[in-house]
Amino acid sequence: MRISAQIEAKVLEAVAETGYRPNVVSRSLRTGSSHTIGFVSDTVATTPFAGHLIWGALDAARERDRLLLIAETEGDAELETQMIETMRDRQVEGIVLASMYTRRTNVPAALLDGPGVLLNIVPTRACAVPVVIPDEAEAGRTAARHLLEAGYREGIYLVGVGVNPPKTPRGAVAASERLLGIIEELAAAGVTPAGGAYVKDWQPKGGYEATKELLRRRHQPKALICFNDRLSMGAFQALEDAALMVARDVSVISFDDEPVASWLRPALTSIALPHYELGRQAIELLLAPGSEAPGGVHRVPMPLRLRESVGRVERTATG
Amino acid sequence: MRISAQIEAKVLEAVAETGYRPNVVSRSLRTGSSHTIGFVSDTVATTPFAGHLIWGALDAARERDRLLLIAETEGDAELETQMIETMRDRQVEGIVLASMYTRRTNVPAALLDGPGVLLNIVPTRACAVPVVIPDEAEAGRTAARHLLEAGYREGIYLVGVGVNPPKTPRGAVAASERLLGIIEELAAAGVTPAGGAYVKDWQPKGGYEATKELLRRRHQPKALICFNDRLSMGAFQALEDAALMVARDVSVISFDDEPVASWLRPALTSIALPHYELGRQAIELLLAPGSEAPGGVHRVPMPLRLRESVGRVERTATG
DNA sequence: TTGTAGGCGTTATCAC
DNA sequence: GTGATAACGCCTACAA
Repeated sequence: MRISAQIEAKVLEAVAETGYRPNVVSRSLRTGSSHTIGFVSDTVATTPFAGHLIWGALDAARERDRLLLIAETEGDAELETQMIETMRDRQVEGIVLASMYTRRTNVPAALLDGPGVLLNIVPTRACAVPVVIPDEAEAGRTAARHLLEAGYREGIYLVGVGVNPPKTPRGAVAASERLLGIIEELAAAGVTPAGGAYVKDWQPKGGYEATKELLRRRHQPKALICFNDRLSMGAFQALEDAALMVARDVSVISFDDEPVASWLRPALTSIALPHYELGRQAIELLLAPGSEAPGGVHRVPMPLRLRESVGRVERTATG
Repeated sequence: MRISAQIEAKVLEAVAETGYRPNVVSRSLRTGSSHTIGFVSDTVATTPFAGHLIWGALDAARERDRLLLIAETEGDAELETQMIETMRDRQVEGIVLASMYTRRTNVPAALLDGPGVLLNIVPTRACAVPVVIPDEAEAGRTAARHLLEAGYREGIYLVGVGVNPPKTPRGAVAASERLLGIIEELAAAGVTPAGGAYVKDWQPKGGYEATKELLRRRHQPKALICFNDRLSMGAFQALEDAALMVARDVSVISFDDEPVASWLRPALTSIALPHYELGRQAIELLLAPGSEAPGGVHRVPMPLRLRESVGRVERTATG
């Protein structure tokens, strides 16, 4: 206290009476910081639940008394640079550059001009900006482990990526890392996937067709690892067409945990993309005092959402 | 041009060399406007495609060279007021107060302190703030008309709301207005809905159970008007259980046009929530010079997305 | 047409 | 400890 209690009370009263509120803009001018963080992303809109990225960021920002300035570039690199600069002009404390699904990209030079964090983006060239991404490889291991624990050792098919040779949609970090984790964990148990169907566009239609094709061949699959929930939805439809019951006849495990996962019947076991947590961490990292390892990669765990689409394997002659 | 071309060139050169960028904060302090708009909403996150609201707002803002400051309140009224004030402290040009689904609510007093627009919110008491909402009643009429044109006159059931007596989830503007439109349009053709099943929570589970119940009774439905796509998904599941084919045996028409609508088989005909357009209009209204009718309600049309879930009615003895 | 000074509302510094 | 004063960077009005 630098002033007397009397004066303080009087001031406070005056504040209340006048409805005085400090002008944040002028404060920003003076101090050089606007208590604002820029959030620049490619697409909020196209990916429904990626909004949770923003949600997490918003919460973390509010806890630290910050507001978020947001912009969307729809992948336009020039616009991206422009937005970053526009925000820096406004004295933001830092910028979160986010992608709605994990991608490998060049980091725009503008981001390096001040504090920044990469969210869901893996830089093609090493750079000093911290990176926050989901731990996809571990998620792959989780999926494989869950199947192994349920007793599956054969008839495990992958829907979304090819296995021999490995083939994944390019640029999609999730695909290759999930695959890696799956293969690794299965191999540790002496198991090899029975096959995999590369799907270009991970929508239900692709999952439907891939699964249909799988069923057309003699070897009936025992378990499907679908690389996202939309593929799973298509797989469910194909299984239904073939009068096969999910969990009883064919188990399905999936990734992302979009809302549709819980809408399917039986409800789909899925390994969740931790959008909220990713958003949080990006902000926390940006505002961290020491900023620890500047170029560090922060992997956020992907939790298993256990539902009913994986059944225990029945003991068979081959088992 | 108030200066000579020579000088201008020199200045521009200096700008380029120095990398000079005007300080927007100081400009804001001087001019009193920050070229920023506040976007305060209840939940970006829970409602997947509501992110399109932000998308539209973002696009409209960028076209006018504005940035968006966003905040989320999760329905906390106190936080809402606080956020609005925080944003006004930052000299925003105006505030869009948005809800992720159309709701009837009290307008916080803080919104009235400066320019504001209500997005997806219907004020309980009349107030001078412009309102942007989807035209739900007309959407209801569209749904009914589509069914009538396909030849349906009987066996039309509503899933989501009750009919005799009308019963809708409270606070949900969409439910009551859609119902109104449906009844109106059917009545104009001398048709009455055969029944309606009130569902409290408009998720697939509710749609599934309601449809199951419907099928248990003798009178087979010919057409279902599901009040959102999630209910429709549940209805599809119940129909499938009963070995009824959508479009051939029972037609389904729906509202919202979430992504899942196009994932279903057959793809679901749905009347779309114009999120993007709603977001756009809110910003445009806020920045409109004349601001025309201040307290006006702007209804944005909901377009019919024609897919395959409505079949033409077969001529029957009763037809 | 060009130059200059004053002020937007803070905060920070520096004498007292 | 306290109170006056300069400065943040820009815009604008007014004088030259």
